[in-house]
Amino acid sequence: MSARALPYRPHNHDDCVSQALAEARAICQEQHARLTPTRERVLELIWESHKPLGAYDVLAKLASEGHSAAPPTVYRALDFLQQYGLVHRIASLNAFIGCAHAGEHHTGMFLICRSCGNALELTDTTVSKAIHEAAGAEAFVTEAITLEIAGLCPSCQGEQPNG
Amino acid sequence: MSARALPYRPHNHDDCVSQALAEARAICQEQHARLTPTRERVLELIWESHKPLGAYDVLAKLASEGHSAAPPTVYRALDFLQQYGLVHRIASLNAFIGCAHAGEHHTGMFLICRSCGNALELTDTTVSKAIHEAAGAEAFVTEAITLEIAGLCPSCQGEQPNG
DNA sequence: CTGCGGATGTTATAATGTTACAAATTCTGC
DNA sequence: GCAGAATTTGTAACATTATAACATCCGCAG
Repeated sequence: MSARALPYRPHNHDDCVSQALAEARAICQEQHARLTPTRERVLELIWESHKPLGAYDVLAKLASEGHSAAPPTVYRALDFLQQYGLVHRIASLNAFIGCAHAGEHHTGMFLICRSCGNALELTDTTVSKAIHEAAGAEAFVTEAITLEIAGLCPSCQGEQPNG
Repeated sequence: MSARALPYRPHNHDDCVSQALAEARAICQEQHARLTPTRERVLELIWESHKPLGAYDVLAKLASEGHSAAPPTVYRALDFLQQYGLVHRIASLNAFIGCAHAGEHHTGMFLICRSCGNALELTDTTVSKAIHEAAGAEAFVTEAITLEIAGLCPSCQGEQPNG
């Protein structure tokens, strides 16, 4: 890999957002799921950056734009978006991030920079195959994989190696 | 693998506990860390089974045996135990489990049964190597890996495949 | 004995997530 | 279009998980 992945370099992030929204609309239409205004707005807020966003951060943003919302509003929207593979929950951060591979059947693997907070979603068949095999060797039936790597992204290395 | 792993079959669990405690004492002595009565008791409670235990479950058990404890007591003990590699936190469950490979430098990979709740800790070099390589390909410096597999353990397959 | 540092106790509070039920909206069959 | 069903949203209260801040205790070196 010669160029750094998107989150780690300057880019026109509006393109990320509009593409994600377009895909979301297509997926929901195809699946006969209703991407209501609230759900779409939550997805858009999640996509505001490549940093995972907490549910209460989403809530605050909604509130700040006049949308009288309570926690269930946000959690319901997030549940919906997760169900259709449009966002992922990052368990180690209690936060949510837009899915970079919506529609594709995949196992997300996240590289999360502890310095800048950006997260990159990868799909790596070698990794997922190794995981399935290790689980299979114990006769374990895999249903869901949580794989989150914390560390330093290329942009943050050498800057503040600690804290 | 012909025999099922320990958590998935009947065994004398007292042996698990006493071995874990013995290892903990050895590790703490070697590292000049103080395995105080509270810390040791928390470790013992965590090891009461192979199911991850919530901090407030530990708290309740402590309280039920007369130990007047508040959340910080438990969280401090858990922080200590994590620091010395004696317990792991399962992010996807907000719970803690005794480390099956204390002392060894390792990356925990957990097979968590959604039916019986038991968790098996594995170390698999193929998996961890694949993960490090995938992260390295993005020039990402790996510091910590969260890898938690949810599914059905051998004992629970065929019994209640759903819910 | 005295002071220092780690460990613990205690109270309060923050952050995250859920339950339960009412109201509004959208869909469906007619 | 309309009645009824189903889905979505609003709202209030609450449950769970985790931390902050500060006082106290305890073991030990000097």
